[in-house]
Amino acid sequence: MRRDVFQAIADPTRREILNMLAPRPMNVNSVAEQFDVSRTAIYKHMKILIECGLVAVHRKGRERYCEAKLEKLNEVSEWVEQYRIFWTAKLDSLEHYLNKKQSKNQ
Amino acid sequence: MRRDVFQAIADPTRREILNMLAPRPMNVNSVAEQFDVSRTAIYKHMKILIECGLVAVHRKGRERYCEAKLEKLNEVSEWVEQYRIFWTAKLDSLEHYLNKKQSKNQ
DNA sequence: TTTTCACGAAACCAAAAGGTTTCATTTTAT
DNA sequence: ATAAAATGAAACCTTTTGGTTTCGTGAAAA
Repeated sequence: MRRDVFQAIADPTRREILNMLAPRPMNVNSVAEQFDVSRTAIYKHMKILIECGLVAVHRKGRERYCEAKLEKLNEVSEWVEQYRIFWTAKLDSLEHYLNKKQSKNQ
Repeated sequence: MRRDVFQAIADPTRREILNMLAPRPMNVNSVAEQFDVSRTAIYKHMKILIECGLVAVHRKGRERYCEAKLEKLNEVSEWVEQYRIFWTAKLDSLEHYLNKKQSKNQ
């Protein structure tokens, strides 16, 4: 079972759950109420988020509060940013080309 | 068929393909040679990358050169960065707490 | 002390994902 | 003109995903 952050955020429902949990922790039922699918389905999504470290749970009586651990997204951020040099390099050379073209036309 | 960038980068093979294509375009066969799975399997991965705009193809004779369109990753970058404020805020308040604790102990 | 609430887990299902082998097609080489 | 290379596409298979309904359990409220 692959349980990495990339796979976790691939599902739009899970991204929405993260978005809901970003400002404050919520229990599973409160989260599930915001969706059309069953509580069990949301619980399964939550399980995946927990397993990859994007959500942490602390019980409080009979409730379980789910808290987003957004710093885990840093892994994704770092992966993306390593490629920024490639695409900005391309944009830079395009800009260079356009500048040259413009000065020729003057 | 969901064909968004998030789903595309969820698969480790596709991330590796992107990594191979980052420095320079390659044709499908050359990419496939680097993997243990069949050429057809790689072609399918490539198709997904193309469909979501992460790869562009230009034919040259009987070959098809695949070029990474890494600027498409900006979508992922923006999604992640919107949450950075949340996790840095938490780290900041932790730091604040530690500072206060330290000055108390002095 | 019974209900009720908030889960957790099991059994099951359909569709999608990821893979394979096989065959057709378009360009090059020979 | 043929053979070989580089794909694209089809048919098929197995596992994973995302969902469901049903049932069990521990804490809290009546």
